[in-house]
Amino acid sequence: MEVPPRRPGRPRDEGAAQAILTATMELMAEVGFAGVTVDAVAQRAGVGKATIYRRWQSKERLVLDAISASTEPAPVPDTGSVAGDLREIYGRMAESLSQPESRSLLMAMVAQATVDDLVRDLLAALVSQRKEVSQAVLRRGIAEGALPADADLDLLIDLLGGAVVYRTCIAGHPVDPKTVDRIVATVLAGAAGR
Amino acid sequence: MEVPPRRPGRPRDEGAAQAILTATMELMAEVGFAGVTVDAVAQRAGVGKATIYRRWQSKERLVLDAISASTEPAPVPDTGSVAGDLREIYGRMAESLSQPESRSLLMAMVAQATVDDLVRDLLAALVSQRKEVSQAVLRRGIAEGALPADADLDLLIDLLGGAVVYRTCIAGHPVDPKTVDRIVATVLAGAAGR
Amino acid sequence: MEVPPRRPGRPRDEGAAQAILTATMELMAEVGFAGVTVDAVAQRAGVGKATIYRRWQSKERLVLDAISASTEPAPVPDTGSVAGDLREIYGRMAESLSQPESRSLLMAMVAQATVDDLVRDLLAALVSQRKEVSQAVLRRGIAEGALPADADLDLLIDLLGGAVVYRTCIAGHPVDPKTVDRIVATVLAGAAGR
Amino acid sequence: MEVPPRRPGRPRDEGAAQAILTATMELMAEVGFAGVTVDAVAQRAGVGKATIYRRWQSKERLVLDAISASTEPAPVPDTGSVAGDLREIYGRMAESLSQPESRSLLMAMVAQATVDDLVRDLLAALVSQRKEVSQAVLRRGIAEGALPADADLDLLIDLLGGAVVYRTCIAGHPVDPKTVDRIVATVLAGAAGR
DNA sequence: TACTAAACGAGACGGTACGTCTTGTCTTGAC
DNA sequence: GTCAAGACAAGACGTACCGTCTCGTTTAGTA
Repeated sequence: MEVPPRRPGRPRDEGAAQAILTATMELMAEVGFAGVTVDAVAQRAGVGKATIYRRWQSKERLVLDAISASTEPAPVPDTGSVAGDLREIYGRMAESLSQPESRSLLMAMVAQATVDDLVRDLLAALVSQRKEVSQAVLRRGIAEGALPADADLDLLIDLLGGAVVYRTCIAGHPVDPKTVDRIVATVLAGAAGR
Repeated sequence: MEVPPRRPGRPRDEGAAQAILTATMELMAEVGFAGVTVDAVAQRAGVGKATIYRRWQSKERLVLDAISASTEPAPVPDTGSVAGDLREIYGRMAESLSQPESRSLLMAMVAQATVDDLVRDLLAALVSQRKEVSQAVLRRGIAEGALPADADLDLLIDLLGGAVVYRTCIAGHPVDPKTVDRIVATVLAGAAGR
Repeated sequence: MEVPPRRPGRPRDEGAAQAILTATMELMAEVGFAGVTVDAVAQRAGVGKATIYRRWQSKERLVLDAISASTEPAPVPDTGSVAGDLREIYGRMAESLSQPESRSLLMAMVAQATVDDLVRDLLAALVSQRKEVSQAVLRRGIAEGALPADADLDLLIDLLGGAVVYRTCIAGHPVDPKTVDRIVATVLAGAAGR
Repeated sequence: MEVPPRRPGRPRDEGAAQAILTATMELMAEVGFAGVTVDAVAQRAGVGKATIYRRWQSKERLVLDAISASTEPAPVPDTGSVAGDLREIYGRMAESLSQPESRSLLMAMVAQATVDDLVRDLLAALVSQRKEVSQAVLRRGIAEGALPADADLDLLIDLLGGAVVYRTCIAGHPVDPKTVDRIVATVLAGAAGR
């Protein structure tokens, strides 16, 4: 029998939280990650600063929360083949990272994750969704005989995601569909051939 | 006939530049990337702020310069086999990224690179050194017949580096020598099998 | 046929009003006039802020009300002589103002009175009590022939009260009984000799 | 040989201090004592907030300093008689206190003086100027035989100043020249008659 | 030996954002 | 309709940092 933990006093306005997150994302798009200001967020959301700080410890937390709140989960693909499904998943990932804003957001989060454990958890949660989808696809591949039964799924996923991230964000080259093809093909070959 | 571009006036104190870079790296280790303050750097280096800004346009540039100045080039390995050489290169990389500070630095640079082109160039330069070494190793592998002649070396390098970075920084798992083994083996198998 | 003006709803808790006034005076003594906070008063009185604002328009009004509520009227002296009675009245006044808190309160009220007419009225009410007592004493002096019939009583009272206030609060010197003596003697001489 | 204790670093801009004080007084006149804002002062003075806080500990100190800086010393009167001189001095004082702003300022200072010793000192300094002038006048009166040699000058001054302050600020009545006449006459009579 | 020009340590400057605090109002469910 | 609790909009507070600017001093090369 779940007891609703009703606290006394006026309850927090959920609309305010939503307005704050929306205003944050808008500002992020307009002036960039570093240009976001708590005062500006408050003004645009029509909210006092205290209302923001009552919910988030700092500007960073707010921004990160806004990001995760505005990230919708990726769909599970079904193209009929393991390679096709993976191309779908990581092609979408590459496309997303081709936008400077998405790239900037991901990288800022990764940077902050090295310092802030909560950010790390948030990042892990964001990533794990893709991971699970990929795992499902790869397991299907094992079931279909396209991959050996003892394939190290986590390793394959890190190779796929890593190649896209590394090429896009660190090497600084775009990842077009053709490149995704080659990445997927090479990784699947590596999984099979070992 | 090289004309020494000797300007009039007191020459810049090279010791100051060194002290500034050292102080910057020390502070970076102590308080992290975002916690570094120009005033603190100046004080620790026993230097006026103007002396810093005379040499670097901004705090970011200073920090990046300090990083690149304190990064020594990796040696070219020669273990007798392609797999062994790659294990050497990327084992070293994994080891470096296992330290939170190195991880934090790399990620902060990547984050900034999405905004600042010069940072992107610096990052590319830091990365390209490992890339060249890896290319040399892989070409040797082609020559020895361990790899097909038409192997896409850049792709293989992105797979190797990406797997290490992704697992360490994004997935948040450590990469031990055994994992490096598996990464290298899978990538080489993928290169051979396609 | 008195109709009891019983309003609907829960009646106001008179204990709350008293608790608020008490808490206000306590805080005033602890952190001074400017340091008093509505939230602190509410917390100490165990009362919601709305309960305060339902009774007083603003923090200032509350504080002033608390002051006037805690000020008991001075007794009318009767020592047998005009000078003795005046020494009694203004000796008491000097004693009160020798306490920093009383001084602070009076001065804060005076300062606020220049801005807020209601404060001015309250202050006037507080002062007028002493004024009336003094007038009675001085009139008795006229009746006894100790003072000329055309003495300007208001002027004499302002001289007496002013000397005490000025010396205590502005000049910053204490006013001991001996000084009160001299003040009273000089003013009475002035009244007689003119 | 006085050695100027020149500190290293850029010296403080005296013009800035002056601009800050001027802006403070202007704002005080426009929006009143409580309405003065540090940001507004900074903006009007064309100055950063840090420049203000480098010189004054708090808003209160700034305001008080601005007041004392904008208070010019009163001239020494010479009308030929003690009574005339005193009428001059305290008529001027009454005139000043007839302005609500001056009254408010003085009272605010007095209120703060009960808490802050530095304000007390400042207030004492402001008051002592008039005191010295009054003393000179009264001593001249003794020399001329208009006052007894053993007159308590400090007491007389407190009576004079006190009457003006009390009537103006506490009783809340204006003090016109005629009233000043009566105050002076009564005090002088008191001094003579005792 | 002077003079000139630039770099130096120190620190003040204008500006801007931060996170905290307070005020007076509003909104819950309980009484 | 009041109560305690506490969220709300507004906005001032005092701090921190950035990148620039002045000081008076120091260090070189030039006259």
